[in-house]
Amino acid sequence: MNFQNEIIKWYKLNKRDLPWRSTTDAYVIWLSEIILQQTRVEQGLPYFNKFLQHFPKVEDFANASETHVLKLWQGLGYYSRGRNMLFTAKQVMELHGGIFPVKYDELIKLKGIGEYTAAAISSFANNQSKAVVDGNVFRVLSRYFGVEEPINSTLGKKEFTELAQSLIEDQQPSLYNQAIMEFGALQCKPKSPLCSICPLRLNCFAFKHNKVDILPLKLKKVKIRERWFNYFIGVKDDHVLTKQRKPGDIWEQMYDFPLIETLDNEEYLKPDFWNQIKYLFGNEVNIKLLSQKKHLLTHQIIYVQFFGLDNYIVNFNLHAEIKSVLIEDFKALPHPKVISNFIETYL
DNA sequence: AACGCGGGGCC
DNA sequence: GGCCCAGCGTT
Repeated sequence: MNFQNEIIKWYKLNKRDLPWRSTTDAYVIWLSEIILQQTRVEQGLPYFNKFLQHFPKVEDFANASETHVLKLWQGLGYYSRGRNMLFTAKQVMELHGGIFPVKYDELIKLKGIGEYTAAAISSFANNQSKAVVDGNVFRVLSRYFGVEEPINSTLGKKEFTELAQSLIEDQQPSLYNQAIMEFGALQCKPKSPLCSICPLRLNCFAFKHNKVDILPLKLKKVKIRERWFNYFIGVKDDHVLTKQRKPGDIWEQMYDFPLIETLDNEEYLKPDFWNQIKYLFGNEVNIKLLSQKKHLLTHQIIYVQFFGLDNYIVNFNLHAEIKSVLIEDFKALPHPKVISNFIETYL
């Protein structure tokens, strides 16, 4: 039996029952695919259900506010996905009359839909013969066929894409694409793959050559940036000080507190730090350290300090980015995880 | 081609 | 602590 048939046979015996597999509605599949980008199924599943409940049709999504979308997305990360979905939902209403496209060439033009997602939607919703190439597929193909080109090199991406596309010819596209990804997720896992019970092990290059734990190859690692965030919590008459984060940095468009970012762990003890605080909150202001958190992200480590403000005055004309809003309204806004965690404990 | 973008789970 | 997860957009 060839590779594809083994994969499909394995899939029929071992597949999970996932909600987006029981539909060919391109909108629903799009919802699931965007949510699952760089996201584990278990983490994305509750968000998928929540979004489908709030926005049953693409029209409902298109009519939502960005704040509402980001609020529903809160906690999932990579928030540009949510913003791009709103943009694309509007596009689908305007350019496609509310009918979500199912052809690869149309899908690839939409914001937030790249090669993987266009292949996924077009194959699942339309049985178009486009091979998905995601992290699972890279791993399975690299190990089974012994492809040793790095998966994140230009040549590697080309090789894997061509190999994947050659394998899907003459297959049922939807079934085969689902199967190879599920096989990668459950059987041919990154760590501790289940080789001893794998039906493909006898013809697997990596198993034969004892390279399971080094394949696939990947070039270098991301450099992690360290940052120091000092947040200031001003509460007065059921209102709290807040600001919206600007483009060009993490958590774009989401809401946090007035912030002084420092360049290291010591700087907040120095006079300049106090000058900034007095500039923002007046000369009579007092601060009290409320909590410290080390917030770990893939590309950044953020050391966060929360200071409570006392006896403060804000000149809202001078500091137009800072707003004072009802605490209950503030809680309804979208916040990054480190902020929503703080809110739960302190507000 | 390289980089920025979240949060969580696993080893 | 490092790696990976149904990747994509920007520069």
